Amino acid sequence: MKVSSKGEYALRALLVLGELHGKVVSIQEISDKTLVTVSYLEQILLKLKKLGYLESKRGTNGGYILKRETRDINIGEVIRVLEGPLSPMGCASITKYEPCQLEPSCQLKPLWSLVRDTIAYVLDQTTLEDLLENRIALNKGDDFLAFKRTN
Amino acid sequence: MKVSSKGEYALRALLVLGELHGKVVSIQEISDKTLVTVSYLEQILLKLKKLGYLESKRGTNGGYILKRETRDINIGEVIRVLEGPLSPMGCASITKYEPCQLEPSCQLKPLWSLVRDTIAYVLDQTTLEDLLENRIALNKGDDFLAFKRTN
DNA sequence: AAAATGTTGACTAGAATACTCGACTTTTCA
DNA sequence: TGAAAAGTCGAGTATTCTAGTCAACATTTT
Repeated sequence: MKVSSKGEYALRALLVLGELHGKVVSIQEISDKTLVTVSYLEQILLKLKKLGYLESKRGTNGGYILKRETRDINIGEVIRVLEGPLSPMGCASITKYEPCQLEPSCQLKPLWSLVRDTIAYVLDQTTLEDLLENRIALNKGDDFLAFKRTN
Repeated sequence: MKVSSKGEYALRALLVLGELHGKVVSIQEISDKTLVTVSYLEQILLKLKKLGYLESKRGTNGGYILKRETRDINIGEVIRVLEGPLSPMGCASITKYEPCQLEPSCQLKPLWSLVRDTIAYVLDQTTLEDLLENRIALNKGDDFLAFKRTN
């Protein structure tokens, strides 16, 4: 059930850019703060730009700048565009459903659907702003407190 | 955030064996019902046997038989042994924690921890019996009622 | 003895992951 | 005006993971 490095790194980069919202930040600086190599970040940042999250400026003192408001950047969406559906199985995916022969009577699909829903519930309710302010979904609803970690 | 075929197939096989609890079922029959090839099932069933979920009988009319009670087979546990931690990131894993340089001030870890907890919450509370009896919260409630188990 | 099973270990093709690299374009500024 | 500092783009690559296959063997039943 892993999330790939691309998704993780994209979020790291967005956090850096969100923290410096309004400023142009070079790939090098993002690299320093995220511990991701410059050449790998090139790929990821370019993709985020094409997806409309970032703007760029070339030349000396160039770099990337966050285009959207931090509260309008949805984490579930970022993960989906960078690494596909949140669902653990194609049969339970809403964004990219894949049929399965066993489906009519499958006893697993309800489970995968529930897992998908829980993951989507968490990630789709979380924004970049939430992460920046260390406000994760825990406080978003009382019925969610059941998940609170006891550490 | 995918689950691998091994985990899925293992659960399919366990469902077949759970449905016929007490009977010896050949790999061939399990293959027919799960749509998984015999040779791949060999691997998976053997592993499940070594993990204590199954017993086997060789020779004519041989096959596999469920060793534990269906209510004592925990789905989260099955997934973990067959494909590793539930956590989307090593930093948030409880069963296989991996350190990360960013950790002291990482703004993502709380999110990954929450995701881990929600997945674990669902899977660790579900047993093979639950799956066999279709006792999984189906309705995607407007809120998070989906988590409230009705039994 | 023959047939029907499970057991074991090795092997493999293909896909995905996690990058790297080089050549190019644009912008700034001395 | 030219050199340097950026982003852009396309291709390449090493490694790991996935999803199996396969052949030879061991055991049990009939």
